[in-house]
Amino acid sequence: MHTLSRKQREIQQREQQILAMARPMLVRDGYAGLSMDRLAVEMEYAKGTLYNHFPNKEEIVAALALESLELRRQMFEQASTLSDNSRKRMMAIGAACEKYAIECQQHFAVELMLRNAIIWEKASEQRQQLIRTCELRAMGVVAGVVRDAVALGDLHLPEMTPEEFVFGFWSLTFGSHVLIASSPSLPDIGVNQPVRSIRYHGWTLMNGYGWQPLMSFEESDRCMHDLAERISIGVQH
Amino acid sequence: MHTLSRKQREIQQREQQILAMARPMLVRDGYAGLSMDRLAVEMEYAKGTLYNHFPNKEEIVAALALESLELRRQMFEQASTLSDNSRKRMMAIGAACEKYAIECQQHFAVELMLRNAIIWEKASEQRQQLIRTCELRAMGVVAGVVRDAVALGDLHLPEMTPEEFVFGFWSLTFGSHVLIASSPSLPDIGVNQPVRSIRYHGWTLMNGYGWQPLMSFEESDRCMHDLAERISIGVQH
Amino acid sequence: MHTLSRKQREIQQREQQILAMARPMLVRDGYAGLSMDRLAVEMEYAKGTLYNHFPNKEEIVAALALESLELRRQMFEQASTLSDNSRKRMMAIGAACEKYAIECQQHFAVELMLRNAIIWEKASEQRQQLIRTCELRAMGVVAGVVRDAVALGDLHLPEMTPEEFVFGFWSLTFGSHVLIASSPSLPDIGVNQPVRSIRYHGWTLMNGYGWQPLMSFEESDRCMHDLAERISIGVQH
Amino acid sequence: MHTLSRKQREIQQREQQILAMARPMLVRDGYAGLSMDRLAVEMEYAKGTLYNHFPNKEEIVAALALESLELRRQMFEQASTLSDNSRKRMMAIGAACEKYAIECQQHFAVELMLRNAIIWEKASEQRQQLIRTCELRAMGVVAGVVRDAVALGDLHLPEMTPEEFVFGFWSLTFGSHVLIASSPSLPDIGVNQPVRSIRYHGWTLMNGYGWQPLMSFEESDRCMHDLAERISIGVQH
DNA sequence: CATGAATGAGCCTTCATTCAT
DNA sequence: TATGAATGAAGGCTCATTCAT
Repeated sequence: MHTLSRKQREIQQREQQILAMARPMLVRDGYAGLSMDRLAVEMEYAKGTLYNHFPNKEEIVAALALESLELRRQMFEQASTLSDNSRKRMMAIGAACEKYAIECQQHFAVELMLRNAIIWEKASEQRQQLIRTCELRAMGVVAGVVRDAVALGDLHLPEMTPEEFVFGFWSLTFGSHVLIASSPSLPDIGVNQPVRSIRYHGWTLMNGYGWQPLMSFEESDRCMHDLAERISIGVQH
Repeated sequence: MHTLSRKQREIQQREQQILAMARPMLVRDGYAGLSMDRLAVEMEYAKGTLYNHFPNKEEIVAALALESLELRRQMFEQASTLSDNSRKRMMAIGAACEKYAIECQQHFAVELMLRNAIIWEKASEQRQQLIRTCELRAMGVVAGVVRDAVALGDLHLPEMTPEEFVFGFWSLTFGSHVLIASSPSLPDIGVNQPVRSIRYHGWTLMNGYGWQPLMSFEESDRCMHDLAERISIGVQH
Repeated sequence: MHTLSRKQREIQQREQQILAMARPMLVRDGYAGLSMDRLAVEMEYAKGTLYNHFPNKEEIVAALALESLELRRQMFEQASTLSDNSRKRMMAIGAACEKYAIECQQHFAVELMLRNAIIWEKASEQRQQLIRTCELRAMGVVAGVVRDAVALGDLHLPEMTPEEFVFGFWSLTFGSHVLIASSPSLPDIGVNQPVRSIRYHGWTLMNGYGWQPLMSFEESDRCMHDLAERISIGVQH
Repeated sequence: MHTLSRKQREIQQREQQILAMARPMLVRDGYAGLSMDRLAVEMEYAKGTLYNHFPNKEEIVAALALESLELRRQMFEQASTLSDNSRKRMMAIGAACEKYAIECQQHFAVELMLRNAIIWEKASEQRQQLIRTCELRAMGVVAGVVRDAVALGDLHLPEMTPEEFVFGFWSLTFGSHVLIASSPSLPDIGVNQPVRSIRYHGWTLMNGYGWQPLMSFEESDRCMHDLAERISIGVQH
């Protein structure tokens, strides 16, 4: 277990340092603003050393995105355990989405970056695999909640896979947060309370599917607020 | 009407050529991949000539995005006239979204790019204004349909502005299409028919709001299919 | 005399307009900052039109410099008439130098620009000739004062031409004003009153040559002050 | 002493090469004529390599100017030690000015360039400081000679700081050499022996201040000639 | 394994000048 | 004669990547 350890650990540690240094640069200045030169200077390591750890810049971005996805997955997993009421478990995941997009903006932004084909394609096959696995697991958590709801009789799934069912909620929250983050002027357009209105749409959608137990929006809203407070933002090591 | 015409027209035409040449480069290779150098070479014009038409690269991107937004707005406007049934009018707009995201992928991608702060900020104030106006008008079309539905008694709007109501559907379709475009592996994840499932979610959401007239999903689906066929992809001049 | 006149006059007038517009650009932004493009835009004339008047950019700069030299020559001429005392006539020219360098900074700066070989060489032979003539006449005015002083017995010229004699005073004032204009920090270096100290050096130099009538520095200083007030800054047409 | 040596030395050496290559380009073609592209080509190094040594073009110019100033300072220092007669020490510095302006024309030209605000402002704070210090030291050497003369009773300083006193001689020699360098046609104007005449003016000015020991111009001229021969043009390392 | 100097293609942009209309 | 679109070389500068040490 701990063979080769010191060296190994040092390497892992350095990789963590690199990523920790790179993240704010990436978030603050965008993909083009992350420069290997500056990264090396700030790290007080040589540029060549960076390249010993990551074969190219995209790999660093992908590694950061993986960290972010991992964080989100953790939050999903935690959220899914906060209640034994299937509808509230789903709501908790919605709350996790909100919390992630708002309080972990940086992570959300980096995740979004990965959705750029060029970065994705230049990332190593191995890292791609890790990312895919992580996404699969995150989806698995949510789909699991849906499956449980069906099994418990709280939800009657129409002709859809649980994943397709999840996809709707995912689109709704994901889409809304992208729009919020990139449209500084939503209020000018008449969308005064975007987050709250998405909560309302999500509530309506659940009602539309007859997800039990039904509850008033006020109760649902309060409940999401409480759930959000109980979700902790995981730590990266 | 036709004063200053020949020269003027030639210039306009060349600008169209530039944009037409730039769009695939932008879409294929991303913002960083659109290079003024290469654009000039492929156009077989001098670099300076490009700069006589557009003061900088961002202006080109913004011009493309405006074209795309304009196209979408046209599709929305057309869609909103395809029925006198308020729910079907909303469905038609949903169908326009689908059609736009799928058949005008390039336009969708360019629109997305504009959501990058840096590009937006370097675009000319004038172009920014045009873009804002265009977005406002598009939102206006959809919000108008909602208002009509309310006025007709087909829809009872909860404590939301019509725009906030629209925002939910916008997030759902926008989010889903971003995810579809950037997740090549949705089926691997269990999302086999993403577009159809979003239709289903939209239908459920409308039902959740009790938007009249209710209809079966099969009918709704068929209807959207027909509406989509009647929406034409506008022409740029 | 006034044949061809209207057209001719219009042309002359336009040239004046061009120069008037170009001067502040040249002074504010330096030689590289004078751009034919911007000049044309601000003139509301086409670039080609500029080139009908001036075959190249250097020619414009040379024309401006000629105007400046011309202005200085006028000031010298006026200064040389303000007294019948030969020493005071020379002092008046010194006062003109001061006034020119300080109150006509722009002109002084443009003159200086012409001392750049590249600009000089690209100017037309004809303009070069005009400039040379203008400088010759300016020198002639000052050398004339010296000759008069010698003729009157106020000054005994050592083994030097009058022009060489003038060259000393020219170097002193010219040098000091270049240094003043380009060393923002003379006071930091201990040179607190550069202008006054050059007056003192000039006064000492005249004394060194025994230029009659001798006078105290205080008187000389006061006298230069008065003379400066009587020199008017000529008008360009 | 010799730690880090080989690499370090190679780098220093290359910087010297760059500067050595840049100087003639700068002198021949002016500031705008020094092109990083051409410099790289002539150096047979990549453009990026230049930028590894100097962060921008202005830094190169400033570095060259610093070299030049340093050279002049050395010459001043050496000159100030060539006699124990205070007046001859000042003359020696005058001779150094002459020698510098004539035999080190390139250096003189580069120094002049630094007097352009734009270059100065883009130079690094550090280089600016070095330049300021160098100028201060040069001024200090000359002002020191003046102070010694006063202390020895050879010179009675009027109501001026030693630096203001120096400023007069500085203006005289500096101005004359700028004029000589930029007026190819002084003889046409009647200034046949500009250098000799400035010597005469300097001699007269010293006499005007009663700087002891007085001497004939012939002796002074011969003396300056001898002093000039004893000033060596320093070496840059 | 770490280093960091060297690379060089590429970036966006400017601008004096030309010339067909 | 006036126009201004087109030119295209040149500009300064960046940066991911390599490789000799």
